Amino acid sequence: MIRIMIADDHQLFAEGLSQALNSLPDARVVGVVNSGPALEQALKTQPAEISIVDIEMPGGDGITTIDALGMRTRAIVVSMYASDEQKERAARAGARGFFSKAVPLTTLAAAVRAVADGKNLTELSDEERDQVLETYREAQLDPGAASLTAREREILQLLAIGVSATDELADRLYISQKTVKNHLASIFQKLAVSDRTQAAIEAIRLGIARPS
Amino acid sequence: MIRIMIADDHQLFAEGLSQALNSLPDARVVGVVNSGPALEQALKTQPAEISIVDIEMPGGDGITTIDALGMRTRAIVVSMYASDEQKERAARAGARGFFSKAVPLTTLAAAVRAVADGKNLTELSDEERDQVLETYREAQLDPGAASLTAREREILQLLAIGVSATDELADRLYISQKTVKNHLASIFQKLAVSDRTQAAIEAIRLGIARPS
DNA sequence: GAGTCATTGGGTCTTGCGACCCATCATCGG
DNA sequence: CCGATGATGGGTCGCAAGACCCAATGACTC
Repeated sequence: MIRIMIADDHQLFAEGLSQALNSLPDARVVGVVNSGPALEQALKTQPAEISIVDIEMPGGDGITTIDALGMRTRAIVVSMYASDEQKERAARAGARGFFSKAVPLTTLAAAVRAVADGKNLTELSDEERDQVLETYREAQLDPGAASLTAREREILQLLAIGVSATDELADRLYISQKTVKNHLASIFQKLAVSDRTQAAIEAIRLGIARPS
Repeated sequence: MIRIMIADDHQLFAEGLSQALNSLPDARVVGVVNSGPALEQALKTQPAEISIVDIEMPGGDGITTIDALGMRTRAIVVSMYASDEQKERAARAGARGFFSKAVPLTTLAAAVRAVADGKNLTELSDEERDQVLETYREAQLDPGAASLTAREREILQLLAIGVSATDELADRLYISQKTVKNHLASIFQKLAVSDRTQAAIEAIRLGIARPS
């Protein structure tokens, strides 16, 4: 699980990004602050592998903040108006990634994974960087969730939309109730849960099923 | 259910906001686009009560777009650098609300509800507007969910984080298993569900419990 | 061809769950 | 002061759910 801290003075952006990143199965936003100094403060009590920092913030811009953070966290800079000059400065200050706010969420998610894995995206050429990001596009699912079979996923999807009774599941899938229970048993084992309620919650959390 | 369309050229912002608004129990984002013309196009096939429009977009700014939208949707403008002059122009073009991207999500959520309910926030003084927003801070919960008691909510919150077994719930709340079952029975009735799995899903959907 | 695995299904057994009945006590509003 | 409601319990009953064994088939790999 990658722990993320977000620093951005535009609260709407910060909160939205927080929600979005939290929906990833392999990341968790542990803090949202709105200034550089607040980020330094927050990281003292709450460690985070990754910090996403807006470069345009009032009261000491993001650059000086990143410099001050040093080794405590790895910073990814996001900017409204991404310029090469900004990128240069961010890289020199120690940022591991630099992105415009115009990039899709999936790109930032890939960057978070790449940087958490030790990559420094600012050292790479644009082509190299895109190539690296490509390899990190897929979330590393929980070891359990990754090994779910197609049928098991199907059952989880139904579970997550409220089809919880064994007989209903059996009807929907045109199989016997016994088979449903067998599938559920393996799902429980793989997800390390003990009943279908917990399985449904896990399914929603892992993004296996869209929560309606 | 309030249907929302988001138009913003900063995709990271748009997607994040989409996730955040989707987590509200009474709203649903039905489309995310990155330009004014794309918004007009999208609204032709997918109706939405509310459109959240960035005023700073390349290729014809948000203002002209709002003008063109007319009666099809009610626009709420968000801006990076909120100025009085921008606010004026937005109001004249027909926007029903105007907010800086620095406002908290809860404020925008309240504004969405207020505008969907027919209010025009741009016509109000700052004090009046804040007063109106205050009355819309709470989501209008489902008729069933609204009548849940404090204790029932508490049980739902635990359910939604995976505390599903009766004895565990009883332990956490320091009450007998029988009382837990009694509370669950009334929850099922109020939410019109038939078991704790469906109740947990409803709880997550209604925003009664934060999905961890 | 042997082996692995997904999918289907069987049986049995214990426990948990949900439906239904009930009572007690405190709090709060009329 | 009294009725309503919420929170706490009790009991019973039938069925569902989950844990544990197992087997047959088909597909795919080595």
